Amino acid sequence: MSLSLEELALKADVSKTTVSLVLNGKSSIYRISKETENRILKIAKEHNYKPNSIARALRLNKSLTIGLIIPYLNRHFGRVAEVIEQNARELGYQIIIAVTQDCLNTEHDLIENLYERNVDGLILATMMNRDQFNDLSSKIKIPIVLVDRRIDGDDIAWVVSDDEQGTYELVSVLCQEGVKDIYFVGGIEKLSTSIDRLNGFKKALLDQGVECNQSKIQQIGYAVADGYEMTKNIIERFSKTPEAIFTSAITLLEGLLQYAKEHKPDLFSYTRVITYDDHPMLDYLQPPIFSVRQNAEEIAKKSFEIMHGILEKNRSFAQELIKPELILR
Amino acid sequence: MSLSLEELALKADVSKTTVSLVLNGKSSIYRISKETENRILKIAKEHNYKPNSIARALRLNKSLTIGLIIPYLNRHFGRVAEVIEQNARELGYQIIIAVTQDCLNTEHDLIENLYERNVDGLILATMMNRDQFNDLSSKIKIPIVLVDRRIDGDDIAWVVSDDEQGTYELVSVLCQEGVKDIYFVGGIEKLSTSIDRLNGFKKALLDQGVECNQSKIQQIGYAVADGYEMTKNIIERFSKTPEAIFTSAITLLEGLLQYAKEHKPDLFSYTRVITYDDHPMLDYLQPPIFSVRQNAEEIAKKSFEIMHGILEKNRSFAQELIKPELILR
DNA sequence: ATTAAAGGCTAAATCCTTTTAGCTTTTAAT
DNA sequence: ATTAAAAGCTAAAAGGATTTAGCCTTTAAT
Repeated sequence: MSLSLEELALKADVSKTTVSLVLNGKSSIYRISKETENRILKIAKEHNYKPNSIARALRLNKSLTIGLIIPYLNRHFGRVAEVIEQNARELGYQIIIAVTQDCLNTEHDLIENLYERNVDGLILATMMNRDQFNDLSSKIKIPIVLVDRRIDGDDIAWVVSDDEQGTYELVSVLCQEGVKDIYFVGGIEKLSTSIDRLNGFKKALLDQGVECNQSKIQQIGYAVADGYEMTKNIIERFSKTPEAIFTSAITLLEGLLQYAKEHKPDLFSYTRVITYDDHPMLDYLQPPIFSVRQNAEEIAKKSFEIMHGILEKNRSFAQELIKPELILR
Repeated sequence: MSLSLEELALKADVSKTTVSLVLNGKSSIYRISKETENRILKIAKEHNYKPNSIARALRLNKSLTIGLIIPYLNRHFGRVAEVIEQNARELGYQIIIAVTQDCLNTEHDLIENLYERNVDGLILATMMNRDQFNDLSSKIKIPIVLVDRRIDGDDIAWVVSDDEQGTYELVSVLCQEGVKDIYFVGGIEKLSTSIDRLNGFKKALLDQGVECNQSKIQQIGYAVADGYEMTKNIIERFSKTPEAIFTSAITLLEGLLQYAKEHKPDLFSYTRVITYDDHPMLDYLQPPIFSVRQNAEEIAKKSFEIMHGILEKNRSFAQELIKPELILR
């Protein structure tokens, strides 16, 4: 590594205290003479001095490190992570990343792990419910900002896409075209993403005077295989020719496509498919699939902003609902 | 945080040295009595003692942290990062991630940054050439493993996909079908990914007795916009109806699709498109696009394995060429 | 000439762990 | 009864930065 404070002090012929004070901009408070100050600054620059971040973290109890815990590094979360990292870097923070694969136990382990590693805060796409989160908060004395998935509560910081509104708008478009028989292919039932998307779905049907049948709603999980399974259920158990299917995540759409390819190549000739999450290739499917694009960049930006506000500006928690964008093709 | 060694020592009525020795499994070496040992272990467990990782890192000069520097967190690198993280975690390491956006200066800054942050090693998808890398290596005294993009040299550790072979096989398939007029839509000219893919391309043509015309080769960059641009060039400057186009990355294919959609909706009726990188949605394009799937999981696994070998098993560098998989639809 | 204030800097403690060198007590050997 | 060896433990240093309390010197005021 580079030189230590002590070595600099030796070269400048002062104590390391003086060097530290100067480099931390406290010269005038401690009445270090201009001459000494300049000498030290010059030597520090010459040797490209950088304080040892570990020693600093130990002394200051502040590692300038944020833990980011997300289910996967897929397109959506990858982009979120990317933008969080860029924003964090600009303000001197580093991101330690960890993926849960949507496993609650893994999530718990990771939180504990990162906490013990002295991260200054956690940005978290959580699977926890309110009680589990409260348990955690009482143990963990660093700020937590939820991202992508929220937990109800006035004192919990989160940034999520407006899933209900996004779904509402997308489904409404279909209803307005006269489509009535729409299936809901959902994710993990207890997560806000799934709850909100389902609420948006129901609300759209209600407002458009379409009957909402419970049998048209499934929520197995967010994996590709889950999308396959739910599509299979629809086709094989409920309707050979469903009028429309809404997949509540791009992975579920992938599952649907896979099923269609294997067992139902003509699915698109009588079924309209719409999906939450966007992907550029959706443009090239026939017929094109309407979608809702989450603003990953904004979600990322806000979540780090809130974290930073808590850590350095004494702000308290905040909540942000980010508008998604309807993409009609 | 949790208790400190000193507090534990107080409770166990021994010195903190003793506690440390016991917890580090050195009881017998230092002849700590079984009774004392058990007492300490019990108290430590009761209080769920975890050593402060920062203090440990300072003392041991080892942070159990690996820096991962990649251009983007897109599908490919996202998956690589995900698997590296999982492998690392199992062995007690944490991953600090940073994205360069394929900017060399950013890459340099990030390397320096992470190095100063005392990461134990760097896994790097680099844009550097041999000279730049040598410069860096002389300054930076931690192991570096290149991933995805290699630099020639016997003493450089890397793990990359066998880009030449993958491209060779894919392009050969097309040639064997009698296609002769194939355009190469390439990435960043100086990177091994681009060089190797171009070599594979040329070799396939040569082996199949197809003439390779320099004007059919373009290398602008890996961004979607670059793919758009190169496709535009082909269509507008060389051939209104190219027989085939090979895009050397999925992003470039996206650019091609975008151009086709806007200006050439019938492109696929006379042009075969093949691409490096795979995506599940390629199955559903008409006609389906042949591709080469990189084994991101294996790339990730090997690269951390090499890093770990260097850090903990005194192994030296190693190089791995990972076989990609041809996907013909 | 004395005292107070200002100027200029530093010793030492602190954060927490690991590790070296060595101290004290007990046991065994002669 | 000595002496040597073994048993059982610990003080203190080290790692590198920050920060508090305060020391010494010079200048200004009375």
